[in-house]
Amino acid sequence: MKQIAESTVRRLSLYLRFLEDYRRQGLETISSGDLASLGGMTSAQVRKDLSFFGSFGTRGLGYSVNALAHRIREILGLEREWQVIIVGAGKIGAALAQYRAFGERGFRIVGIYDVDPARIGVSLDGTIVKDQRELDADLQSVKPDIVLIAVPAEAAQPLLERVTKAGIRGVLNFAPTPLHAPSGVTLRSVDMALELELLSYTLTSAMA
Amino acid sequence: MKQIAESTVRRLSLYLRFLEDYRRQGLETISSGDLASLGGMTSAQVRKDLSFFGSFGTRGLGYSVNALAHRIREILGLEREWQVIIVGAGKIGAALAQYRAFGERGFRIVGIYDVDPARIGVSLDGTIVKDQRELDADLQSVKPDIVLIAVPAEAAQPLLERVTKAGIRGVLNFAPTPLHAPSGVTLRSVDMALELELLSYTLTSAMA
DNA sequence: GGGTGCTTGTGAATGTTTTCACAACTTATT
DNA sequence: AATAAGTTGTGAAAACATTCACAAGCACCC
Ligand SMILES: NC(=O)c1ccc[n+]([C@@H]2O[C@H](COP(=O)([O-])OP(=O)(O)OC[C@H]3O[C@@H](n4cnc5c(N)ncnc54)[C@H](O)[C@@H]3O)[C@@H](O)[C@H]2O)c1
Ligand SMILES: NC(=O)c1ccc[n+]([C@@H]2O[C@H](COP(=O)([O-])OP(=O)(O)OC[C@H]3O[C@@H](n4cnc5c(N)ncnc54)[C@H](O)[C@@H]3O)[C@@H](O)[C@H]2O)c1
Repeated sequence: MKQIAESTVRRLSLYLRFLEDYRRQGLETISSGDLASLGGMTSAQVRKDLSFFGSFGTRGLGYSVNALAHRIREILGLEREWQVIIVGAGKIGAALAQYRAFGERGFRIVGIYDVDPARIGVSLDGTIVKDQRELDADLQSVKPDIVLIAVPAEAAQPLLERVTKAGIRGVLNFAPTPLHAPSGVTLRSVDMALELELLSYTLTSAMA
Repeated sequence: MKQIAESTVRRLSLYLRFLEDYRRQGLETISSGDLASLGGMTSAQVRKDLSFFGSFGTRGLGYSVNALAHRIREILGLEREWQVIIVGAGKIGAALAQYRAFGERGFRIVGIYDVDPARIGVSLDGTIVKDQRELDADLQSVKPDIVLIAVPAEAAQPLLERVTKAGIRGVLNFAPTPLHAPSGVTLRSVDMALELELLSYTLTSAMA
């Protein structure tokens, strides 16, 4: 299939949330216009996004909330459970370990690791922080799908290499440094300092 | 001036980091090719990005590390200090309050607020969590530039309205819900659950 | 069963971003 | 002073993403 734009997939995730809201309210159908106004985009955008994957709607009526939600979950790979480990049990690692939204979406935290003896053994929402020396063995036995990198910037690239060598194919990085992943590995980064800089840019040029 | 693409500004932030690394290493010039290989983009991309703002390089030689860094800081609005407050002193709010990278870039955390009596009074890296009832008065007196929203999703939109009414023009939201800001307000969102879903999508389609 | 009103799905048009490719210029060398 | 080697800055081309606009299809009503 033709390559789908990241922006499209990002919107798909949003549509799914809106669909779940609609379901919670007991509504059975939704139109592209409804989805659009919830997300601040146009209805043509919504229909075009969905059209890349097939035609799920009924002309004159809209989309079945349940059917569309199910189809989007399928597209995003959310029908299964993903096993996730976190490396770095510091401030952000601990927050992530206790973040409920992950579990609700099928991302199950199955381990968290640190080097600092003071952090090892601590319980975060039921998960005990393990020594990072156990990481390699656990990568072999548990075979997690995704690693969250929550270590200091200078430790991030070596860690990335370590986990990809062990067969990890999905990584979400929180260290504020661009990482280089081998091909076949999907790497995404969340960089909060950079987001603030973007805000700074917009505020600055809006003034001028 | 013509509207600059967000992707360009995002890369500018990265270039600035690379320049600071170069400076730390004592290097005085850098070429578009050097910047490109550090960031995993092409040298044409680097030059095009910079060309939107002027011509800063020397043909045959490259860019002066100091001069370019200074110019990018100017463009991004990082020559000044930004006053930042955090609302929500929970797990993510606390992590953000203690995040060093913000201060290093001139984003000064000048207040953090919560509703929960158990959180109020707690010290986070020297900043005491205040009662959110003090928020409106502080918005008037302190006049912060940027608000970080770190409250539960259902409290986010009301909070956004509250702070924008008080004159806040820049907001970085961590709640996993699309917010609607009045015009003139710059709103950005960091949505970690959504990032994981994007990873899920890529891993899923890579398999198929 | 035909008419009415509404909404989808999608080519075509438009707008945006990236890549290409090379003239123009700088420095170093002979 | 002329040549060589290297790098920028930038129009033009290509690739990509969004918006437009409307025929096609369905539900509902009379
Ligand atoms: N605090 C935040 O809000 C925040 C936000 C965004 C990004 N980040 C980034 O996340 C990373 C962690 O930040 P933090 O604020 O949690 O810092 P932190 O110092 O609280 O946590 C880092 C943890 O990583 C551990 N660690 C170091 N090297 C390790 C290794 N090789 N293996 C396993 N564990 C290791 C340390 O022992 C420490 O517990 C940094 O890269 C930071 O820039 C932090
Ligand atoms: N934990 C994470 O790693 C994480 C990651 C990304 C996003 N988020 C999002 O950030 C938000 C907070 O998450 P958290 O995990 O820190 O939850 P949390 O429950 O630990 O913290 C939320 C805090 O907000 C406070 N609060 C609630 N309403 C408020 C109001 N009106 N004014 C001021 N304070 C108020 C609560 O008392 C609580 O202390 C949520 O929207 C969550 O989805 C969390």
